[in-house]
Amino acid sequence: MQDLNDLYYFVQVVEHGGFAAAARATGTQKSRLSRRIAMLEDRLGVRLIQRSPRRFFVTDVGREYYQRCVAVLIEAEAADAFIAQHQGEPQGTIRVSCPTALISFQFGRLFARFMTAHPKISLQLESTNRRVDVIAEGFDVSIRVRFPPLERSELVMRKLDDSPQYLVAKPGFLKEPIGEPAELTGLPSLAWTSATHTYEWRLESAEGEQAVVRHEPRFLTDDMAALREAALDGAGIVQLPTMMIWKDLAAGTLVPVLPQWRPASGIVHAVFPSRRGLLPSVRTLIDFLAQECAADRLTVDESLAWPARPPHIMAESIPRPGMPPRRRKDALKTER
Amino acid sequence: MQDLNDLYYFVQVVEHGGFAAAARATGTQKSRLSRRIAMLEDRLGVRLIQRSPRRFFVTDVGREYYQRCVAVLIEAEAADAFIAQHQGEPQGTIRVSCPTALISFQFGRLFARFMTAHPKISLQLESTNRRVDVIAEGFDVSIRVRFPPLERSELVMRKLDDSPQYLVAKPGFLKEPIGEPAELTGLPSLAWTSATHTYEWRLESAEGEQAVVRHEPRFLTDDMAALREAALDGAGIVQLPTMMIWKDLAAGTLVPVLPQWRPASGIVHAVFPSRRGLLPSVRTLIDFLAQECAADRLTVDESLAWPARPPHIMAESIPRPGMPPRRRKDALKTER
DNA sequence: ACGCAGCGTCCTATCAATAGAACGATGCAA
DNA sequence: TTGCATCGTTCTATTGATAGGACGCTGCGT
Repeated sequence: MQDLNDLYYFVQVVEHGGFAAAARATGTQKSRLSRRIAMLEDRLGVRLIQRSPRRFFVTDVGREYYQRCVAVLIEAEAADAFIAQHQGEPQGTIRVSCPTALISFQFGRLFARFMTAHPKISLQLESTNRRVDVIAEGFDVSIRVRFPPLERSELVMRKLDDSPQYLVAKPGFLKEPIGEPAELTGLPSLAWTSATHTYEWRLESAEGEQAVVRHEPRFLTDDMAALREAALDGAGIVQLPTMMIWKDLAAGTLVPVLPQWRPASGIVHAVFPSRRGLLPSVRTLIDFLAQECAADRLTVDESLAWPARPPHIMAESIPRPGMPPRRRKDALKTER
Repeated sequence: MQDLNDLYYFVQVVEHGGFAAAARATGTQKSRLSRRIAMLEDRLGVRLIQRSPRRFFVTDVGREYYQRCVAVLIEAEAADAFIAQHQGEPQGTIRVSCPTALISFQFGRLFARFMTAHPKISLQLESTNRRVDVIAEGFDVSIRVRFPPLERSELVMRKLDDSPQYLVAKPGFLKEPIGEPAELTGLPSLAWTSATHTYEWRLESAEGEQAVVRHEPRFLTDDMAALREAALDGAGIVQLPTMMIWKDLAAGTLVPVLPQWRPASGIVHAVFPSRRGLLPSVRTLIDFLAQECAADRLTVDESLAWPARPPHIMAESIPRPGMPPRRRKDALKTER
C-alpha cells in the first residue's frame, strides 16, 4: 500500500519550491521530506523533481502529478470540513428511547422544551418499557430508570435525576393506619411487571433503618398510568414515582402509606454507546435533560416541603475538561 | 498533520464490514486498523463506526465521511494511473542537445531513424557545441564527445560510441611523407577552438607508444565542417573523427598524415540527470543510439579494413538487471 | 444451557521511521 | 578568487508505530 502522506509532502515541497522551505513552513524535518519524496519517486518510477544542491525544478510529469495530488488533498480537506461543519452547531436527528410513563409525567415536557430551544434538532422518540439494545438498534441515547445497585455495562451512563417514590393508596383504603413495614404483609398490592417475578418493597426509615417487604400483587402491568388509575380507584397499595403523583398527593386523592418509611429512590439516567465521538446534538440533549430535571426536582421538593434526598453514587460521569456545565436560566423562567 | 492513510484504512474497514475482514482482505493487522480508526475518530471528534465484539455498523456521519474518503482515494488512484499510463509506452517530447558536427555526420541520421521507429516520440534537438547545463536548462539528455580522462560529474553517463580520429591533409600537402610525431612540429595545422587555448595532438602507435605534439593552429573554429573544407583545400593538417571523413579517405580526397600513429579516440556519450526516474522515452532513445552506433561502427571499420579498437574504460554504465540489450536488426537492414 | 469460533481491543517486544546533526556542493557577495 | 550561508542528502541514536498474541465478549450451533 502506498503512503498517502507522501502526496501531502510532495505538494508541500513543490508549493514551497524546495525541501528546506517546505520543512520550515510545515514544521517537518527536511530529511523526512527528502526521504519521502525519494521513496515516492522510486515507487512511481519517475523523477518528479529535478534537484541538486541549490538547484530545484519540477519536471513536466511532476507538475501534472502535483495537480492530481492537490486534488487528493482538496478531497481530504472537504471530508474534514464536512465533519467540522457537522460538529459546529447541534443539529440533525437524535434517536431516543424512553419509558412510557416517564414520558407522560416528566420527560415528554422536557423533550418538547428541548426542541423549542433547538430548532435544528429533531427527535425520534421510541416510547418503550423494554430494555433496548442501544448499539444494535441504533439509538443515540436511551433514558432508563433503575433501582440500585445498577449493573455494570459497556455503555456509558449519565445520571439525570433521582426518582423518589411513594407507597400510596386511596384515602380510606386502609381501615387503620399502619406503623411498621411488617404490617404491610398480606395487604392488597399493585405492581409493575417484574422480569424476575419477585415483588418486594425496599423501605428505609428517616433514621436509616432498612426493611424489605415481600408481596404478591393482585394487579400486574407494564403501564404505569394504569397502576395510578387502579390506586385512585382503591384497588390497593402501589409504589409510584413522586414526579408522577405529586399533584395527587397535594390534592389528597392519594395518600402515603407508612409515611415514616420511604421506598428506595430510583435513578433516572441516560445511556449511550461512548463518550468518544458523541455528537454535539446528543451531548446537548443529555446536558439539557440533566439541568431541567434538577430544576423540576427543586420545584416538586418545595411543593411537598421535603428536603432533597442525597444522590446515589452511580457509575461516574467524568466531567469533561474545559467544559463548564451549561445553565439555561432563561429557559427555566419562561416555561413556568 | 493528519495521517491520510487513516482514510484508506477507514474505507477498507467500512467496505469489508469489520476490522477482521478488512485485515484479511488487505493483509494489514487488525490491531493496526482498530488503532488507526480509533485515532481518526479522536482527531475528528466523532464516532464513525459503532462497534463492539460481534457488533458493527457505520454511523450516519460515518457513512457520509466514507463517501468523501472514497473520493480521496479515487483521486489518489487517478494520480497513480496517470503515472502508470505515462510510463507504459514511450511517448512525449525528449529534449536533447548534441554537437553540431556530430549531428551532421552521424547522429542526425540516427535521430531521424529513431523518430521513424517511434511515432509517438518527439525530439527537441538543440544543435550546440557549448557545454549545456543539463539540469538547469531542462534537458532530458545531452550528447557529448570528450577525450579521456573524462571528468567526474553528478550526471550519469552512458557511453554510446568510440570516436576514432584521423590526422589528415589534402594529397600532396606534405612534400615528403613523415615517419615520426616530432616531424609534425611547425607544420601548418587547423583545429577546433579549445577553451584552454592549448593545442596538442595525442598520438599512439600500434605498439602502444604514446607521443604528444604541441602545435599552433593557423585556423581555429567551432565548426567542424569548416575544418573539413579547409583541409580539403590544402590549408593544413587537421584531426577529424573517422565517422566524418571516412568517405573522403575512401575516395582519396584526404589522406592520413603519419598513419602509423593514431590520435586517441574520443568517447561519444550521453549524459542525463539520474537513472532513477528516467522516462521510458529517454531510456529508449539512449538504448537506440548505443545500438545504432555499434552497428555503424562495424560498417565503417569493415570499409576501412581496420580492426575495431578496444573501448576505453569510462565511468561505468551499470547494466540494468533483467533488461537485455535491445537489438533492431530490421532497422539495420533497411537503412543500408 | 453450554461450548466454541471469531469478533474488537489492548499490551508489549520488536522493528522501522524519524529528528537532528554532519557532510559535500553550490551560488552569491565581498 | 575566496569565504560563507544555505541547499539537498545521508547517517544513526532515539522514538514511536507495528505485529502478533492475549483477552474478554458475543452469537451461533449443538
